Amino acid sequence: MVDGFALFTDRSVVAMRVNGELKDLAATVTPTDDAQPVTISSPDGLNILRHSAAHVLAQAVQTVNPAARLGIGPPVTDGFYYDFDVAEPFTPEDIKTLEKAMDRIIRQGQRFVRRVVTADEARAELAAEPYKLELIGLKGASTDAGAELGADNESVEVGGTELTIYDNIDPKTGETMWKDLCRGPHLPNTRMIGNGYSLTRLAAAYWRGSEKNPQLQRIYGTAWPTKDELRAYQARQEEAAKRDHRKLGAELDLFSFPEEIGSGLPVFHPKGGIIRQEMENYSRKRHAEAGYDFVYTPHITKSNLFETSGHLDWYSDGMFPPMKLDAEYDADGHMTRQGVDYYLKPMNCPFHNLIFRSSGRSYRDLPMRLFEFGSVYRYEKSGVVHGLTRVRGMTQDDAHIYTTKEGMKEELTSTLNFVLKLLADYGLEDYYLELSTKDPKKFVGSDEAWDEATQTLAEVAEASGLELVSDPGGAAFYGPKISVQARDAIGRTWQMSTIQLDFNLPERFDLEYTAPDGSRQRPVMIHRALFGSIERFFAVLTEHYAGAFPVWLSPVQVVGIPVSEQYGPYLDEIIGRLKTAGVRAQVDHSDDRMQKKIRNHTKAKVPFQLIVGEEDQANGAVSFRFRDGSQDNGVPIDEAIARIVAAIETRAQVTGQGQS
RNA sequence: GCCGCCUUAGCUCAGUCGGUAGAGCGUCUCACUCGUAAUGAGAAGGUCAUCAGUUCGAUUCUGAUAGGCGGCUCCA
Repeated sequence: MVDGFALFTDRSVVAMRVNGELKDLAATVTPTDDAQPVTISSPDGLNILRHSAAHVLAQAVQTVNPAARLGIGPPVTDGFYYDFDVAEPFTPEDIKTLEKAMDRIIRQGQRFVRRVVTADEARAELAAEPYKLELIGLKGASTDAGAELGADNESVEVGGTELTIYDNIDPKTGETMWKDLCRGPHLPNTRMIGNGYSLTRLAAAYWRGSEKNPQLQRIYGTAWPTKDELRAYQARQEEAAKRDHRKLGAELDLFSFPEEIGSGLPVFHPKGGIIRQEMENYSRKRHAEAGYDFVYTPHITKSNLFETSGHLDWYSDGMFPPMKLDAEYDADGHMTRQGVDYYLKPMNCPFHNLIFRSSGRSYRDLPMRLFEFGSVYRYEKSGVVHGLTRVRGMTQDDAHIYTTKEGMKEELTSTLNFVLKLLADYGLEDYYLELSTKDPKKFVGSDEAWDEATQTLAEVAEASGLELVSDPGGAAFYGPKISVQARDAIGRTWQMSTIQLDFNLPERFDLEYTAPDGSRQRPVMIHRALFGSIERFFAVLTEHYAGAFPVWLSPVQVVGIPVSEQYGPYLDEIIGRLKTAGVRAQVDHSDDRMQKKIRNHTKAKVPFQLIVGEEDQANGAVSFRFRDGSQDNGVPIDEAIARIVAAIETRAQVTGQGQS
C-alpha cells in the first residue's frame, strides 16, 4: 500500500486514475490496482486544476464576505465558475480584491484533504450553507445519485458514491482554513494553481439552472498550468474579439442595427448586400441543380394556419403578437364582419404544406422539394438578441421535401451530402453531426413514428462516417433532427445546417399522394436549412474569415492604386477590362498618397490591390499587393486578369501570394 | 424575461465635484502628385439615447423607457 506521491514523483502529476477512477494523489493504491498518472496539462488534469481554483475563489469570497453562501463551483471549458448568494452583487473592484485574496491562499500552499462523511455529518458541518444542504438532500433522496442531479456541474459536488468534504489545511499550522462539499479530486495543494489563473467576468445565474429558482451571483475565471498558457489563452480571446462580426460589420460597413427599427432587426449596407447576394445566388444555383423548386410565400397569415400546424400551441410566446382585425357590428348589434387575427410567420413550413396540398399529388411527383428564402419573425426575448446570430427578423434558406416513406432514407442521405458539399463550398469543411431526439415533455405524434424517424436519421448519420454526438431531448416538437456542427478557423463550433424528419405535420395538414396501386398515402416531410438563417451564416462566415472573405464573396475584389495621378488612365483601362469580365473592381483616384490608399484598402480587406507606376506601365504590367502585405510585382496585364478571374471562379481564398 | 454594467460628433473615446462640451480618425475645402500601412493646412459636424422628476439652473442627481454589452434561462 503506497500513495500516489510515492508512485508518481514527477511534479506535473496532480492526480491519478486508479482502476479507471480519478483519485487524489493522497489516496492509497494496492499492488493489484491499475494506477495511471494524471498530469496537470491533460484534460483531466486541467479540470482538476480549474476545480481547485474554484475552491480557492470560494474561500477568498468567504474570507472577504463571510455572509456569502455557496452555490456550486465546477470546472468549465477553459476555466471555472463559482456561484454565491450575496446581498449585494459583486463589482469589478471586487474582482481585484478577490484575486489578491486568492493569491494569498495560493501562496500559503494549503493542502486539499479528502474526508468521507455521512449525510448527517455533512448536514451538521454545512448547516450554514442552505444550497449545499439542498444538494445533500437530493443525493439522499435517490439511490442513483445521477438521476436527480442531471447536470454534470452539480455532480461535481456530490456525484460520487459517497459524500465527501474537502478541507483546505494550512501546511504550517495544520489548521483547517476552509471546507467544501465536493466529490474531488483536487490538486495536492493550492500552490500548484500558481499564477496561471485570472477571474474573468461577473454574471447572474439561476440556482440549479432553472429560471423559477433564485438567481445567484456567478464569478467566472480561467486557469492554466502556467502563466504563459494563460497569456496564450488571453491572446486567443483577443483574436476572437477581433473577429467579432458585430465589430467587423461596422468597420467594413456591412450592416447595422438602427435603433429606430428595433432590436434584432438588421439592415444590410451595400457592401454587406453584395456578400449576401453572392451567398444567395450560389445557393440558388446549387439548389436548382439539385432538383429543388423555388416558391414564394407571404410574411403574414391568419391564425388558423398556425393552429393547424400546432405552432400557436407550442411557440406563441416566441411569436410577435397578432394584428387583430376587429369584428364590426351594425347599429342593431349584429356582427357585420368577423374578427380575424393575423400573425407574422415564424416558420415557412405550413405555407409550403399548402402548396403541396394545392392539387392532387402522385407518387410520380415525389420527392417534391420546395425551396424558399423565407423571411420569418420571432419575438426573441430581449436578453438573447445578439448581433446577426440571434435576431428577430431573418431569412431562412428553407426547404421542405415531401417524399414517400420508402424513399425517405435515400432522400435524407442525398440531402445530407448536398448540405455538406455546399457548406464546404463556403469554406466550412470541418464538421461533426448531432442527433437531437424527442423531448418527452414537448412532442406530438406517436412513439412509433418518433422511433422510426429517429432510427432512420441515426442510420443516415452513421452512414456519413462523420463523428456523431447525441442531443437527447433536443428535437423540435414535430420530429427528430440531424444538425451539422461546423468548426471555424479558430476552432469554435457553430450549429449550422439542420435536417428534420417529420411524420406529424403531414398528418395535421392531411397531406396525401396517390400511390402506384391507386391508394392514398401520407407523404413524409423533411425540413432542412443549410445556413439556418442567412443572417446567422453571414455572421459565421464573417468570423470564420475574420472579414477577409474569399474573392468571390468580397464586396470589392480589386482596387487599382496609381503611384501618382499620371498612371490613372492606364489603370482605368485595366480595371475596365476586369469590370467587363464581371469583376468588382475600381480605381482609387482620390487625393490620398499611395501609402494611405494601401493602408485604407488593406484595412478594408480588399483581396487584390493592383499598383501601377512608371516601371509597370513601361512593361505593360501591374504589381499585385495582397491582404497580408506580400507582393507580386511586374505581372503582365493578361496574366493578372486571368489570375483574378480564376480566383473568383474557383472561390479561392486569397490572403497572400501563396493562395490558400 | 432575469441579474449586473453601459449609452457624449459618422467611428473610437476624453470631460463637466450641477453653470449646455473636447481629441484622434472619418467627412468637406485648399495645397501637394509622391513606388508599398496615415502629406500638410483650414472648415463643418453634438437637444451629451429618449421622456419625466428634483433644482434658480440637469449632459452630470433620481426614476421610467429604448438600445447595447457580459452572463443565466430560452432558441420551432
